[in-house]
Amino acid sequence: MHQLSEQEILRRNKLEELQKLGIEPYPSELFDVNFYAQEIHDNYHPELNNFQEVVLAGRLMSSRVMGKASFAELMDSSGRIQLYVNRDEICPGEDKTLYNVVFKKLLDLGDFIGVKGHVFKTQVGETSIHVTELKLLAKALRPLPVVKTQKDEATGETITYDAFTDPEQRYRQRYVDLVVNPHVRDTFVKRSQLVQSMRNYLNDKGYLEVETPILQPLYGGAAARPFKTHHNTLDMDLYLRIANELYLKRLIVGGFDGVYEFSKDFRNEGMSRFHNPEFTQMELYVAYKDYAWMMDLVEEMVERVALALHGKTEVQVGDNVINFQRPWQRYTMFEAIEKYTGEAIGEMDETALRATAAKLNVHLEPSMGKAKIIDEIFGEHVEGKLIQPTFITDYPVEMSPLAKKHRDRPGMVERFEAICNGKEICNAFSELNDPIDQRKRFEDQLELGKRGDTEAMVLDEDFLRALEYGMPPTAGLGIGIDRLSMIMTNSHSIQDVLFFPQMKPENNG
RNA sequence: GAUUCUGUAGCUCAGCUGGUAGAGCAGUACACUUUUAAUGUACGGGUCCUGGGUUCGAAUCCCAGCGGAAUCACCA
Repeated sequence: MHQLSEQEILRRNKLEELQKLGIEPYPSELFDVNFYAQEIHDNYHPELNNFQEVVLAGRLMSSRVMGKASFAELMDSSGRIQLYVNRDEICPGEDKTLYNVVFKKLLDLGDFIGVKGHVFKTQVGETSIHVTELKLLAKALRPLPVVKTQKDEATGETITYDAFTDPEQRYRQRYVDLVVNPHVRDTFVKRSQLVQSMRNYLNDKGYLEVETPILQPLYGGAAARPFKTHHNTLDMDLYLRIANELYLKRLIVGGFDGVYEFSKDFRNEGMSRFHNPEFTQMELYVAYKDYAWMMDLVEEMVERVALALHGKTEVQVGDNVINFQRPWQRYTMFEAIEKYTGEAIGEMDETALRATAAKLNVHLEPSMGKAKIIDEIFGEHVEGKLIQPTFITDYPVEMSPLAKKHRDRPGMVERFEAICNGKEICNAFSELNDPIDQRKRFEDQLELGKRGDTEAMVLDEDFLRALEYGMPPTAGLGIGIDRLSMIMTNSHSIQDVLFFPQMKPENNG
């Protein structure tokens, strides 16, 4: 255990003092709350004389003792409310221990307490709880960071003092971050609402939420390096999934018309403010549809998410206001590249593409095929400039081994990505359901692998077997929940939308 | 992996060209029955990230390491 600080020792001593007074610092019995701070703030009116018997519980976040009466702040899951604690009211008899010793001396900021009382407004108009009973519910042995706020009378803005800001501590001790930084809590509530709003949308359409394996004997469905693990009893290597695509398509083969899954996927690659080794996607597959239909769905679903979270389609992200109102801009990949670089690359062969890339200062590796070069040009010169939600359609076949060939553009597939704030937020195709073509595409991937592409896909015989039994024409979608959450909550880093982002161990020498 | 910044009290931070470790909040004690960054007085609290080196003397300078952030690389 770590060396205890002065304040931690004091709190442990107080714990013993409480026990000596016969007060259990961690009582077992339930404490029935009947109201939350926020609903009192929203609905209390002195003239109605409502909220005259309230029971609340939460953390003690501040206290101002003024002799025989005190003000304190209680924070529950909905917010904060002021408490008024009067010695002679919580200690009606001769024994003033509960006020003089327990409340004034032995309670600390951060302790969980329960209170009963009635609501009133103080002379300065602050809605408060006049406490008649007070009970310790759980003692906190470590001091929380002390964050104070003050309302600026002139502007009405809240000024925060000594905010808990050290990113390392905030990520390592997210529980502390959540307690003292209300905006952090709000971000995660919004993330949850985002997922809920998508789920509601998909359920309303009658699609089935499913679960598919995270531990897979072969990884597939995306171009990425996997995490590898081992099952002892079977004595076999397994991979943590990098995508769910191939399993969800097996379910379409099995006869479901629409299946979706919110899934943690794992990619053993670099970390950045847009990348965490484990991240969340929602994948959706709908039978008898195509990618054009899926574009409409994405627009509608994401517009609905924005409305659910913000009540409007405009969302402030950094310096930009992003408007998710339908319809979104649509470009083919070649159109977009031409628009932003002036280069018409549609008819170029690999040699010409390499020359163009060089002209545009795009760095290439010898292992890159034609499709990868196009992708590099797009990534370097176009993607970052697409701030408003934009669909990019019709990708080269080589970089989309699971997408169906374009119905009338040779060499292309029916695929789109939605780009927003300069980053991809989703990827979708008319799914390849021709088993012979799919086998050939896998074989082409194996070739890329031999050229040194560590992210080339592996051939999945069982998946091909499923396709050979017949998969209906299907539209598929993968949408990055972390990326979308970042945009919807105006978060600069993926770490701000993950409760517990990946970190190196604290004590490593 | 590269570059830059960064690590000092529970929290937020200051600490100059090297000379006994500082502030505010938090804490402790006392006072105070409508305060709200409550107030007043007094007091306590440190492995200055770790390990070397230079020096009479290192939080400070040098080297190495560890953690974190940003940008880049990588990553559809």
